[in-house]
Formats: sequence, structure tokens, C-alpha cells
Amino acid sequence: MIDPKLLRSDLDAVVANLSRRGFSFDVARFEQLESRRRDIQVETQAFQTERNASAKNIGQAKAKGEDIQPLLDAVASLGDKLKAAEESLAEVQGELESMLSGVPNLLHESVPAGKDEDDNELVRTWGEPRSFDFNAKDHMDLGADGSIDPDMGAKLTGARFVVLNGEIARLHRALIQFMFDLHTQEHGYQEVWVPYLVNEDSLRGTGQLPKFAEDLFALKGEREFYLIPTSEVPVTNFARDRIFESGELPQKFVCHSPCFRSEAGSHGRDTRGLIRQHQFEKVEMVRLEKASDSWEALEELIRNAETVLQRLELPYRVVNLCSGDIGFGASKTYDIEVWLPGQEKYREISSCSNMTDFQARRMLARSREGQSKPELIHTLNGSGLAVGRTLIAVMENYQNADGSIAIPEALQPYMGGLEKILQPS
RNA sequence: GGAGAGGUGGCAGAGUGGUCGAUUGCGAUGGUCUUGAAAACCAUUGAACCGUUAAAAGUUCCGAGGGUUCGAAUCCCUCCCUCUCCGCCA
Repeated sequence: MIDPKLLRSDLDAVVANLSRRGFSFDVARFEQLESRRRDIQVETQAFQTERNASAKNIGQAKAKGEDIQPLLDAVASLGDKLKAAEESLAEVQGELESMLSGVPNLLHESVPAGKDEDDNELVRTWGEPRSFDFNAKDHMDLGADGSIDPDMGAKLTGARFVVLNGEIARLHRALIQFMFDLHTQEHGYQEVWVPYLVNEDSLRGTGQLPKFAEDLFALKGEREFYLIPTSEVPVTNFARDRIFESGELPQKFVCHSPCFRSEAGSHGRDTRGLIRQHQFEKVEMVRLEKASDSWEALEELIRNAETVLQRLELPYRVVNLCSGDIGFGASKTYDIEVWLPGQEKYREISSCSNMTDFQARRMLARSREGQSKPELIHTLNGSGLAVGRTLIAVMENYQNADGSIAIPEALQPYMGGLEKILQPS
């Protein structure tokens, strides 16, 4: 949620910023709601003041043994008036709330203008796409021996689910361990393990609800739990309803979890292979930062994610998402796109965002220096990396003409020293 | 699943339906004293909203949501969470 005070004090700037996303803010409706809110709130509080005062008087009169009936008569109608006022206040506040919760975050000035992913700004590239002296296969062909089994996934569950077997399943697991060790031992992140089911409050805190409910898997039954779409949700919500004292920030977490996404609205896209699954693994970095430190933290975060690919010697590029492509809650996002020989394309493998105070405001996550007033913190998150897509990248970039796959040096310790897998028998 | 006990400010822990946003202790911050520190003493010390140049004043919040009442931390209902014992279980 953006700062409602900013909407009152500097509406034009907010509207201009939002229009860069192509979001048109209904100024007339907002101002109408806001002025109604103010009138009703003043009225309600006046009634409350009156109620408090009269209740106090009655109490004192009663204590002295006086006749309180006249006092009771005097406030007879107050209750109904107050109740009506409180109800309409709740109503107008609810309308404002739902209006504001649909407003995306303000963009950082460095976010390039643009309509879609074609307008993203290239920040840097690393490594050279390898040239093959044979026809490079994609990961599905490489795993066609049953290592990657979409039919079994479909049988067990449905479309966009998959079973991994043998050495490929092990490689998948090795990637997770490798990423964890890198981020904890070299980048200073604290390893955490979290629930994969969360409540509504947590999803509200990070912004998936109320607007993006259709992207989530929800549990049936008496409890309203949701499967997490990313461990950003539980980990960032550590900060919900908290005030961090000076010295407690920054906090840097790394977490691995399965991620569950309904992929509503992406029918027909990336139907082949592991690119877009309903269930995938992700190693996620989450940072809780003082507001003044968050932009520097974003640069470090993206470098931390890039290091994974550098160690795996996978070519990639970094792009600065344009105003039309950036996510709802982010103020600025860098994507890392890894080279996939099977598609001869760079494909997203990590997304690192500074959410500024957007999530913190919803969560009431604050920090305090000494005795000063609490201020909202900034939250950041970035994949480090999406494991399934990293698996694809390793398979496709390290493939040999005979269909076997070399293991990147950095991963060999995690593969029991194996240098090659899927060797033809 | 069964039985019981609880959820109050950073922490601990009081609170007969009425001067209770809440006694007290600890902690923290400032001050007195001291060469300095400790101790002692004094003072300050929750958050959100609204509002203001800044204040003040005002409203709300005692797990959450409803209800009763002129008035609710206190009474009633529903839900959530924690703890103890029993049962079952990875």
C-alpha cells in the first residue's frame, strides 16, 4: 500500500508516478471518499467524546449516590447516533482501503519507461553463450529417458506437474544445497525453514491478497490456509507487527521452499518442459532493511544472485524491468535472465526487487532509532535462484553430443564428485 | 481426539462493570551525586489514526471478531493461539 498521507499532500506527483505504469488513479473518487471519510470521522469522534464524557459523569454521580436517571435520559439517543456514525465510518474506510489496496507501488526514478518486456533496459551481460558443434537439445529431450517425466506428473496430479528421476533429481537437490552454502557462508544470509501454508494475514502483508487471490492455491476445509507462491511470503512476514530497535537491522534471510502457483491466465504459455510449473523449488533471499539502506541493499542482492550463475559458469544478462513489466508491489526490479541453448533465448531465472515501504506499511513493520518515532522499514526479496530453471540451464548449457551432461565444477562436491551424468550405457 | 489452565505495554506481572491506556517491578533513556564508574535518588518511557510549522487537544487499541450496557481489560458468544495431562501418530 502506498502512503495515504502522500495522496493527500502530493497527489499530483503520485498520480504522475502511477501513470508511468499505465495505472490511472481515480482522483475524483479518491477525493470524494477522502472528504466523506474526514467528515464522518470527525462526527464519529465527537459522538465518542460525548459518550466517554457522559459515561464518566454517570459514574461519578452514581458514586456520590445521586439520581442518575436524568443523565441517562440525556444520552438516550446517543447510542443509536454513535452506532450509525461508526457503521458509515467503517463503510467509507472499507471503500478507501479496498481502493488503496489496489494501487501499485510508486516507481523508483531509475525505472525505464516502457510497455512490456521488450522495453526492459539491459544492465549488463556476463559470459558468452556457448556455440555447439552439434544440434543442442532442450532439457525435455535431454531428460527423455525418464529423468524428466511429465506423463507421470500428469497421472499423479495433472498438467504442469512433473516427476524427476535418478541423477537429474539428485542434480536438482544438489543445486539447492549449493545455493544455500553460497548465500549463508559467503553472503551472510541466515538460513531459515518455514511453513509452506500461510494464513490470510501473511498474504495481505506481502500483497498477494486481496488483489491476486486467483494466482494462489487455497486449501479447502474449515481452515483458510493458502499454499505459498514463494517463501518471500512467510519470511517477509517475520517483520509483521514488529518494531526493530537500532542495531537489529539489516536482517538477511535465505530460505528454500516449494512454490505453488495456479498460473491462472498463462494457459498456452511455456507448456513444454519445466519452465512454468504449478509446483517448483526456489531458494529465496529476503532482506529487512532500514529505509535509508534499501537501494544499496538491492544492488548487493542482485550481485548475490548473479554469483550463483557465475559459479556455475552460466551465461546471463541483467535487465532493469520497465514500468510496464514490473510487479505490483515493487518499486524497482532487476531480473536475471540465463541463456537457454534449447530455446536460444535468455529466460528469467531470478527477480530481485525493492518493495520499499509497500509491504512494510501493510505489515506495520517498523524500525526505531533510540527514542525516535518508529518508521517503516523497507523489504527486499530476490530469487537466488529458481531451482527448476537453474536445472534446465545446467542441463542445456552443459550437454554433450552423446546426450550426457557435464557437472559444473562448483556442483561436483554436491554430486559425490560426479563429473558427468546421463551417460549412454 | 479427550480433560484442564491461560492470552494485559520491551519483559515480568496486578487489575470488585465506572476518574483504567491501565498499579507495581525489571529493562531502557535523561538527570543529580562521582575524577570516572557502580550504587542510590529524581524524572521520562506503548502503538495506530486524526491534527499542527511544531505542539496541544481528540479517537482507537488489553489475542481476533461480534454482543450486552449510559459505560467493558473486566460479563456473554464465536474463533485463533499458548501451556499441562491423557490418547493417537511421522
